[in-house]
Amino acid sequence: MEAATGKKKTKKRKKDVESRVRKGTWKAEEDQVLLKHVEQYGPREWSSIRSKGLLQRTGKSCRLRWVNKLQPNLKTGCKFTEEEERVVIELQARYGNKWAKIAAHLTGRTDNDVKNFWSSRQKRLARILRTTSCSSSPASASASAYGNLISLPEPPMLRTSETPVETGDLVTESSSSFPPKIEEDFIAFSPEMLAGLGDDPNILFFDVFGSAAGDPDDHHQLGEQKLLEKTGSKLGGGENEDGDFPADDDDVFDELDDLPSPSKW
DNA sequence: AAACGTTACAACCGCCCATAG
DNA sequence: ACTATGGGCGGTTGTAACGTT
Repeated sequence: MEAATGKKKTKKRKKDVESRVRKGTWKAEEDQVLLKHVEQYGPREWSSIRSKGLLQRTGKSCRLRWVNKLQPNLKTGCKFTEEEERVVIELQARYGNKWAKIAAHLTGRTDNDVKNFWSSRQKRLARILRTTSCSSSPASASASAYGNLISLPEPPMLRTSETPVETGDLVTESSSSFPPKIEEDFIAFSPEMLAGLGDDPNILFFDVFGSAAGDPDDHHQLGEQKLLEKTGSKLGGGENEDGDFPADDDDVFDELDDLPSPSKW
């Protein structure tokens, strides 16, 4: 299988070399050519850029470069704001991973931006939850209720337990239960778990982990504390598979303060 | 200062769909 | 009806920059 894939790739590379397709980072000169083309013909006929010999890039590559970097009014180098994060969370719950659709609701953001943002966010969440769940007992009492969570293959994928629906309706009320439903290959977190446990289904990273601006140490300390407070208190009250659960929240989370700190927030 | 880990972002890949011939 | 082609989209990978140890 691996060999076949390798062969395929080699073949493709050879073909690319033969047809002189350029890949990798775009040069300023290439950008200029692309901009000029768009100026003349508009953002279309991407493949003609190559057929005319203007660039040795595929039409797809040209389009992507334009959409993600060169088109006007892009918020490049700008972190997602609280409001933008709120919108992404809301729309992701509504549409699922329809990044282009979600991006359409955000001015100056591309589908790639949204996708990357979401992905980073998920990774951060996964890390936090791994860190907290992998700690030693008695804190592991909480992890025991999440046996599936800590044994998941890396990297675990996180999703809210609501199945994304394509209806125009907003998810206004969560029907998820506790403990969170663990599905085959991803961890399912109800919005309440990640959020304020019922208070606000659209909880933000900013809410839980602090704003992107300011001291990263504070984000971490505050973030971890907040997450533990929010998910932890509920965890303590939850029941594991054996119907066996810690009696006292405080006992369960006594040692959480000793947890190693993620290096960055 | 160096090694290592993490994050954000750019770009590519593969699949799918629409459309023209 | 079929095929080729272009374009859109989501998933994945590579890497530069930055932070931590």
